[in-house]
Amino acid sequence: MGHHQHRGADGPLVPGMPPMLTRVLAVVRDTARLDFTSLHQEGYHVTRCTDPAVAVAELQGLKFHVVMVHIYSDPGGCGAALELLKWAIGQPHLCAYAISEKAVPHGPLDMNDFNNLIKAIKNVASSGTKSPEATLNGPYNTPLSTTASRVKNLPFLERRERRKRTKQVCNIGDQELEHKDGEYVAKEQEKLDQEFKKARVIWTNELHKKFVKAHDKLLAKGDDVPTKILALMKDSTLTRENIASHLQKHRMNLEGEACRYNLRRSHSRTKHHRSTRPASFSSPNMASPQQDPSTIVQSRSPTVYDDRMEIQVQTSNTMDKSSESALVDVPPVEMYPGADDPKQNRVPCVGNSDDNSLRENLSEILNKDPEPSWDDKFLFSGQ
DNA sequence: TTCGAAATAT
DNA sequence: AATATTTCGA
Repeated sequence: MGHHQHRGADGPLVPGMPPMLTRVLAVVRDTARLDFTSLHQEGYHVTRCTDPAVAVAELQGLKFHVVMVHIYSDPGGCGAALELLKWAIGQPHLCAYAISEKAVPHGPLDMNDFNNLIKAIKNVASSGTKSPEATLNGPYNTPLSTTASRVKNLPFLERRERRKRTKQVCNIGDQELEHKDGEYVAKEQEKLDQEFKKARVIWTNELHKKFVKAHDKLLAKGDDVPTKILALMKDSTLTRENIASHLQKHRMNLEGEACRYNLRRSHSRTKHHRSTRPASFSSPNMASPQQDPSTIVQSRSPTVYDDRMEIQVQTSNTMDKSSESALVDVPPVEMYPGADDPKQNRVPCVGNSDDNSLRENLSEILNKDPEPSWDDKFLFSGQ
């Protein structure tokens, strides 16, 4: 009973349910004063409550995007509310608004201006930022985000949603159906989150081999794009995105090979390949025994699909010069059409670098190690 | 709608 | 530290 995979389906993940609900918690002294039901039709879910302590518990469950805290002036009356507000402002996952009876310029939102409250909520939903009007005064005026970033922040809430889907599966403690206030709180979210969760693809050797096979075929035609690869692989469990991602990494690997190859060649004239290169330079993995895929588990260590040393370039330093002529230089492999176009050169190595010190550095390092490890590529990729 | 680089998440 | 996912401009 694993989780379902909702792959390929682009529609709503849950029929009849908007892809994203914006949930607001309004903490007000008198809940009856604010009626947000009109918002429900628009996909907002506003929960009211009177007890700041309860509010904190709810908000910690990451079930809300926005919190509105009623700040009132009774002496000693709203200390808890202030604390709540202060806390909420410090929460990266929350947009906090102070609301109050009095309209203070640049102060809390005016509770009596109901439309303005709604506007603020919608503003968060659409941009993920607080509206400027909602900026608070006083010591709690610490905006989480500024309007400057507004434009680029559209995925804000959606990302929060997604994060929630994969994390926080077990905060069941505060999951009660009811508040003290008698306010109903959506409890299904956790279950839904489970449903939404997409399985992470694990690229087993088998899968990778399949990928490489398809990729090689298409590479020959200069058409190694995710869609085509996927089509060739005929694997319904994969998405185009999965392929694109793996392809990105695969290409980097190839560049790593090409880069090392070029480097060593340029440093000393006498580099040679084994005369029998694997069928495809782009698939160092075709040979060698494979682990039983079913036993392969995702590890934190590099995924080595196969024995890469197979294609390692030999160094002349350790070689008998006389054997040189017996070996055939591997002709340059045009891995990527247009790769030598300086405008879009994808090989991030010293080949076209005019930084001589860098070049020497790299050469020196590589020289020390006749058999550079696979990780050498990280010398070039600026990480 | 797809690609692919870059940013993020795990 | 590497792999996988997601975003986002083109």
